[in-house]
Amino acid sequence: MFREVEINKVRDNVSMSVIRRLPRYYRFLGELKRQGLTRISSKGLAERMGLTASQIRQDLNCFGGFGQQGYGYNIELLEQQIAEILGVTNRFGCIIIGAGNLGRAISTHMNFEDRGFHLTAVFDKNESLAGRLVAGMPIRHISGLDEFCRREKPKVAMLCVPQEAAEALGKQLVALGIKGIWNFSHYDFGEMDGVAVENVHLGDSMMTLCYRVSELEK
Amino acid sequence: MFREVEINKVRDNVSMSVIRRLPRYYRFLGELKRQGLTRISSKGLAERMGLTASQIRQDLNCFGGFGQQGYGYNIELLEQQIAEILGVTNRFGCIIIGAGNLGRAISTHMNFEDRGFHLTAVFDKNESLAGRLVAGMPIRHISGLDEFCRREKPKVAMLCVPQEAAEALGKQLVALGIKGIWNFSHYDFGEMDGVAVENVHLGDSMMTLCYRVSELEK
DNA sequence: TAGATTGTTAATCGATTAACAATC
DNA sequence: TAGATTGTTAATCGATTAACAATC
Repeated sequence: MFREVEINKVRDNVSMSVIRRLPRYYRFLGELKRQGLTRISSKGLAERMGLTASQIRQDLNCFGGFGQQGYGYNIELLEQQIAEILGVTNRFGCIIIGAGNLGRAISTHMNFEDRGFHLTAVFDKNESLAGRLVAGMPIRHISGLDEFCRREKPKVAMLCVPQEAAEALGKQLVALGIKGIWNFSHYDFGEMDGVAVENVHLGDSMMTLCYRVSELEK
Repeated sequence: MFREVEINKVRDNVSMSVIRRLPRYYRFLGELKRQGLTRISSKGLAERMGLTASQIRQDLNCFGGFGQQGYGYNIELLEQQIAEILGVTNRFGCIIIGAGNLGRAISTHMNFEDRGFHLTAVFDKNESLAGRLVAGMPIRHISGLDEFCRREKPKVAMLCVPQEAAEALGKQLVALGIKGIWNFSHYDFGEMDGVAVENVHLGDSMMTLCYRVSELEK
């Protein structure tokens, strides 16, 4: 019990840089497992991932000592531990707002269940889409958002709407008790207490690529 | 002419952290312009963006002195300068590989022309999709990739394919002279000389959100 | 001119890497 | 036991912030 407290105390100060590397570790461990391997050293993992062994050991030790001196890490065990840390078995209820191309792509293309979520509804403001099936569920009109959230209490909303709609929707969703926003709109939410916002700014990523390609041309 | 050389020398060591902030500056400047403003101080911009004024001045000075003491920055001018730095007027020829949900969403949803690119073809390995229209152009079968690239010499490829297909396609594309890859697959490309890879790992982003929401629940 | 605000240097902070004793 | 490799502390490196002289 004391150990539990200790681990959580440590976890409080885990930096975003570390957290953002966790899913990548998880992916590589899954790959190693599929290759039939059972153990890996920080050195071996570092080589495959293009990191330093030091960094891997530092990162993992933010959450606990998962390795064994002289042996390394058990791949399956470490994978499970990272799954546990990430919380991928949570099945957080989530809704998608915006059933345009992007919203539909996300709804059907992403594997929600494997990544901690469970999609419960898709909303759009376009009346004429209402009822059409996406990811096996009928698109709902946005006017039903309040009622749905109060009843089903989804934890997370995925925002696939234009910039203009994002700010107001964000406010509405937070007021409805949403704890996480996966934001695909071009709008930047400021810091919000008690709400995690994860931005996917595809336009920014595209322009970064443009810059980097331009630089290569020089 | 000497100044030209100086600026480029400086630019060589611009860190990724700075580069990744440029599109965001660009976005905020566009917004300010739309609001009818003409000038902004680093302090004013910092407040709106949730950064420090210091950081903004440091960032911009990697590329040149765009401001004026006592005045601040001219919004329109600075926007133009960042557009120039990012190279958004390049219209780099680009192709999309993979016309599934995600590929189709990217093709139709992204504004290529405003962000330095010009979409010239969409490929898929699925024979039955061939000819179907996406973003106003017929989907081509992947077997025509080599011939197309040799003829049209696209600069960039956007990879919307499953993990299994990514590695081989990447090799093929680089051999065909591609200089940039916008990678939506779950595959991690290692460092490649002379090729810029920009990853959009949606699964990783989703799991990071899962972690952060889990933490809030505690 | 006086006030504002930059460009830039110096100080601080945080993240990464190196080193090594502990130990399997 | 000897070799391997961790967990962890210390050193280094890079990025952010603070400070301020220059100057519009």
